[in-house]
Amino acid sequence: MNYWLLKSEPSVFGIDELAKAPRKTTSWEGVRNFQARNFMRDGMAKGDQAFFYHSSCDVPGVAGIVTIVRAGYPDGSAFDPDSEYYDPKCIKDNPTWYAVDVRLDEKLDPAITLETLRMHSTRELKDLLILRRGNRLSVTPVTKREWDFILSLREVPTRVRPRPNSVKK
DNA sequence: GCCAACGTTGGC
DNA sequence: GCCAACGTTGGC
Repeated sequence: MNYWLLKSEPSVFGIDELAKAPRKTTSWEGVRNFQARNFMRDGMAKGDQAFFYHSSCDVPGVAGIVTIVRAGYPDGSAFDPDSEYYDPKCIKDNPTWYAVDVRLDEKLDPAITLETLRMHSTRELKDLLILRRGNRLSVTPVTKREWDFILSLREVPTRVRPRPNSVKK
């Protein structure tokens, strides 16, 4: 069982769209970077879990948790001339690009923000790839240690406490 | 194989 | 909108 982080721009596809998708499942397609492709094709297995990360938005951060429900398979959008992800160089019997299917397990509300992650960038999360300067990879591995630590940063819903001056005499 | 030019990403 | 960082492309 491995852990990953998947980046998406919410203006293109965000956590709320995944939540509304049939069976809360979508095809994670359109990845056009070889290193990311290799992770999807060779690294991801059914049952792996991933953080759904929102990038290029008001509050970048981990917005949810997903499970890989289908391991890497050829990305059909690469062969579709009508798709914005169409890659004319792609040859059908030797696919260049791969997709996986992901299912939403849980939306994190509030999200674990990039700002929060950065607070730990010199210690627990010093090797987290997303925090590395200039990192643009949209699919990155996360260690179990990092995974567990990031989940521990979740905000516990705050209870409404009775204020002292509202205590009955 | 080198590397300059170019396009894209993503935080700010 | 800016800009640093990076990947890709193509000429040589």
